[in-house]
Amino acid sequence: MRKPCCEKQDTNKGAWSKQEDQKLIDYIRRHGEGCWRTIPQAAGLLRCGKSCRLRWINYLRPDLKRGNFAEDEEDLIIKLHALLGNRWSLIAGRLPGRTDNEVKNYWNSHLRRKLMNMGIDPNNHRLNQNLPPRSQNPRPSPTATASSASKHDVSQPLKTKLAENDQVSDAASCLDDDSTPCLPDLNLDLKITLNYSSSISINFVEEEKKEIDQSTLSRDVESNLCPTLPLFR
DNA sequence: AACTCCTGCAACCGCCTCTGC
DNA sequence: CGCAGAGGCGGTTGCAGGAGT
Repeated sequence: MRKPCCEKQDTNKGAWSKQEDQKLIDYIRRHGEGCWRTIPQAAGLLRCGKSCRLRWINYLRPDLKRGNFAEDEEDLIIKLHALLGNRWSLIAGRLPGRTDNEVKNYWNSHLRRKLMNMGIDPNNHRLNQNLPPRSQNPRPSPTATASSASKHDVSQPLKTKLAENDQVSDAASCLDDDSTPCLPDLNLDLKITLNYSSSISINFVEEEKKEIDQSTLSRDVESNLCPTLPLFR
């Protein structure tokens, strides 16, 4: 029997101090990212391994690109969200230097609102005539995110677990509903080429497409997807 | 200046998937 | 094949700081 990931009573919680950051950075520089379970002890940190991993991935990694999202990145997130739903790690994986947490936060704090202001339902990327204007719907709290909304929205028919948690399926439903405008086909032979000085084009190479949950994505994409971006721009 | 409200972000929690045994 | 642990992920929370009154 293996030991649990961490002894919770012996670990620090909350914000990381500079000393803790430095210990983690030093350790990973020397030994690389390895077994997160053993890193805290080896690095002299009173932290859970998961916490170390999160801190490294979301904040300390040297290749992180911090600061505001460019318009190109916003576009890409919106496109990918229409395609993939709340699969933040997949979306972030196509935004060099961005983390899933960062993308998720940016979506919840900026992009959702932006889409709503444009009359687009951020959950399914459809034009939404019923959506109240932003002024009447002040803080779309993170708790009102797509998934939690779908969790509690009893007006929505109960779908499979996948469908409940997956905006792809939700977006996919746009074809079920002929009353709302649906958008033309998205070119899915996509591959990301990131040119920081100019623009981002999206591409999925074949290998990447496989990587993205082949069963659901390809099914959803081939059959149903209703991409947002042509509306957005 | 003081207070309240709002916003953004870092971090935690709990579940799911993967992997090794 | 089933079990258990580790890693990964998305949802959610808490707090600091800014904006508004």
